[in-house]
Amino acid sequence: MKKELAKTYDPKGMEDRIYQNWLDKKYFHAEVDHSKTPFTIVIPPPNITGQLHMGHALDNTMQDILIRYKRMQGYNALWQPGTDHASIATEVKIIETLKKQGIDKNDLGREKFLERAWDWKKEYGGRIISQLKKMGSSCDWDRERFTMDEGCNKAVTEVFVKMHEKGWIYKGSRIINWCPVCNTSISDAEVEYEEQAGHFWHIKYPLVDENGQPSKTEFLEFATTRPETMLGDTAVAVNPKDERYTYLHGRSLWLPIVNKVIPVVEDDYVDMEFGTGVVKITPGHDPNDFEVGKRHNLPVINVLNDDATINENGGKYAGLDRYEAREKIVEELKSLGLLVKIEDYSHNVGTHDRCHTTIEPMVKQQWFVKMDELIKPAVEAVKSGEIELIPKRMEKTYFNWTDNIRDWCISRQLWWGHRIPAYYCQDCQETVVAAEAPTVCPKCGKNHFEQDPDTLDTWFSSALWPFETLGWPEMTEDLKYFYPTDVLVTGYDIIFFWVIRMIFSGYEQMKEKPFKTVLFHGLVRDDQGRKMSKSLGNGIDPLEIIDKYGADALRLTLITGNAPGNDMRFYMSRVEASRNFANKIWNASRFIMMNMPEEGVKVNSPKLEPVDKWIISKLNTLVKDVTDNMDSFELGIAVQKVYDFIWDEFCDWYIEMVKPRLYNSEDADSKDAALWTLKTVLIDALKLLHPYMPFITEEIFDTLQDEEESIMISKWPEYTDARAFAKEEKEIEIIKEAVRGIRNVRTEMNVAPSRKAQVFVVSDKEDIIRAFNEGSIFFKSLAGASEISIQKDKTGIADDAVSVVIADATLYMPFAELVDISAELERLKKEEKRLEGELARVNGMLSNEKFVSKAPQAKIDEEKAKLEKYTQMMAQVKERIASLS
RNA sequence: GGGGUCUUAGCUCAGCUGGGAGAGCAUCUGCCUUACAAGCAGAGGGUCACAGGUUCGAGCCCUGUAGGCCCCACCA
Repeated sequence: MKKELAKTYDPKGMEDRIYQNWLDKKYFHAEVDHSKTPFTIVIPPPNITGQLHMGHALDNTMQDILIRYKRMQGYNALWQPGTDHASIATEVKIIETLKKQGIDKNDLGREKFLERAWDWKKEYGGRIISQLKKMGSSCDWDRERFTMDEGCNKAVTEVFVKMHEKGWIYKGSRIINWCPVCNTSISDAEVEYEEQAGHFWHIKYPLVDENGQPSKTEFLEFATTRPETMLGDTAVAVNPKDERYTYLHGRSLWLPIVNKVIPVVEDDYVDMEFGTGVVKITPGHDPNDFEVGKRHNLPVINVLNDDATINENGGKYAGLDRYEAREKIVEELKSLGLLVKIEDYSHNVGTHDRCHTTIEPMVKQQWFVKMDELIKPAVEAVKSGEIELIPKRMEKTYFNWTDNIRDWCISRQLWWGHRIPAYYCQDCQETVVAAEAPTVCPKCGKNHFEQDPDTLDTWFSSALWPFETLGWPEMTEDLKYFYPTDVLVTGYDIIFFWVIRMIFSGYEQMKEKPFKTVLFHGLVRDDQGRKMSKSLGNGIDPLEIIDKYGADALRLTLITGNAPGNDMRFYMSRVEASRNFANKIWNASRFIMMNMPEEGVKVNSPKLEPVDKWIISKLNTLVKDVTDNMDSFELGIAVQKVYDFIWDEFCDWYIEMVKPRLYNSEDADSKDAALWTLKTVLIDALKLLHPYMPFITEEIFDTLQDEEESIMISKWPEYTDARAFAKEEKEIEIIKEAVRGIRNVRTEMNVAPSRKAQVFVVSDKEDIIRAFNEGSIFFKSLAGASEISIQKDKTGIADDAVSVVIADATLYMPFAELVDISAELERLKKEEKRLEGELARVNGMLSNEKFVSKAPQAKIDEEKAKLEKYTQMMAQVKERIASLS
């Protein structure tokens, strides 16, 4: 029974049905199979709190394209999916939800809180997965993982313990970034600098006189953006080379308000050119000052509580918020006559990337990963090309980070996450780091341990993602077979958070890179170029687009005209254009099927006509080009070529050219050949398009043929010499040129479309005459010709016929009563002028001795051929002008 | 302060290793031609930011300038 496509293209319903079928048939599932080459991609695990946004849509479309392409090429393609627990993001969300119920996290307690978090995960963790399925993602869902599942927990503990033994994970008291709202430390990568309008408070401290009292006459002036930190000042620094301040060497200052004596220290860190060349030193709340403090053995005073209120070290200011304290302190300094002036000052303030609270540098006990050795193989891998970054410029960003790497603060004062496997003996304070909770203290022999309350940075587990998802720390068959993975597709915005950390983790744990290629994409912006964000309310929901236009249209829109690493703007008009393309394919396919006989076309050796060979040859070239582009990850270019082929060459030319053969059933062989070609070309074009638009291609493929059960497991087309027909390609291109010329002239001369015209083709070249004889039918169907006469001279052609000059031939159309000779002359003169320009250019090149001696021979031959062509066309045009004048 | 990137048709963007400027949308003209008006046929529109340089030849490579965007950075 002949199958049919629905009358109109409607992705709704169709896409879900097809996806379910793929799932039922287990097409996405990959197993170890040593007879095949693996091709592996691990998904950047979306947060369980997340909802599908355009960034996901783009990221997953790219991965799906690569996976589907490789699967069709016969690789054992595995797309490993999963989700991320997203420690802080999730915890914040749960706290918010609790708050709405009037519950405070701390009242609830750790255990109950974690129960709620797991409930949350159960309820919402699958949401993003079902949304990815709407996109058509061909992930192996049987292998879905979660960064806090049993296997990942094991991997995380293993890495922590191993790295601790090696001394590369350590606990230390260092200055870290503290978020007073989230109440946790964060890593350097999580600090986002924001330009903020602030002030520069110029203040002065009295020098200490010989009696150990604040001097009434000698002061030292400097400026600060954070006056409240003076409560923790333990020195004032000047540059040792600064001659203005040599008199200060060895002196001390009186710290006002706190009323104590602090030393003047000399340190190169101070920039003599900046301000007064004097810097107050607060080792407890400034990373640079912390370093200065270390060099000069200065005490570290913490003046802040975790919520950024002033603590007991702040004396009478204790309990005040940092900003309140700032105001009050400025007031007091003013009353003491120590405030010199206040200046407006715009400067960069570090904020927490999650909540945008101004972070406070604080000295705290935290866990760190020592980076200096760990990073080395990761640097080498990219330098040597072992790992390729696309686009290459991302290497700059990469090395900028690796060159300035600092130890990674991995402990978080959060509950949702991997708890640090460190145990403290409550009797003797001994620390034990181990996979299992120790029972007996190795030092005091007692059994009274408490686990470290902190959890790990969420990126600690994500860093292990490429191998933990394949079974590590067990050396599973999956791991041996699928690792290293092939491509990582991700946005350039998480290169520091994730890409680098996966690379050094891969080398450290697996002694092997985690992936060969990193393909970066940019951000999807709104139609005004703004970042899509919740606060702006300018986000476009991919699911709404899918609902209205289909996932295929969305996917095509995201890929077309987009180069790796470049941001893109999202326009509704572009989605419409994509949908229109889907509609075009749909209708062309429907047309082909309408013309198919009941039992389908079964032709063993079709008698192909030149036009059939032409389209097959074009397709053959397309296959090669698209494959090449896809192999070099030029996805946007590849799909553009498929688009142009299907719409322009196949639909607008080939289908139109074969219509007469389909309608006229007298010549059965010719009709069969046309049908065979239509079907063959359509199938291969659908295959090339399938990675981009999986649903519509599957629907058409299934309806069009019975030999294969699904396009997604069909074989990717390959270039073959047997399908290269240079002669026919050239012939048909001439026909097309002539048809275009006639159409053009008809419009320009205002010939009504209904009016048929007689066309004479004059050429003295045998092969051209043959081509026109074979293609004469096309002039009737495509160019409104009533009759066509091909001849060697102008016998029987009216002098005032309208003419079209193409290479090797001139076409004449007598429109006796219509012709406006002056208009025709004008048109010919325009053509003459154009040819003059072309000839001038070609002659210029060929008469340039240096060009002839240095340019490659192929280029010279090409130009010579053009010279001949244009010269000849010019002669024809001149002749026409002469005969009309 | 360092680095990256962009500046190509009215708009948004492609243009892969240097060899006669492209697409989508928009505009104009003519068509309901039995696959498709979500369409067909045709047209107009660009000193490829500017100034130098390399080259037989530059949108593409190099240098500088101007403007936009982004990332990194401890200038208190």
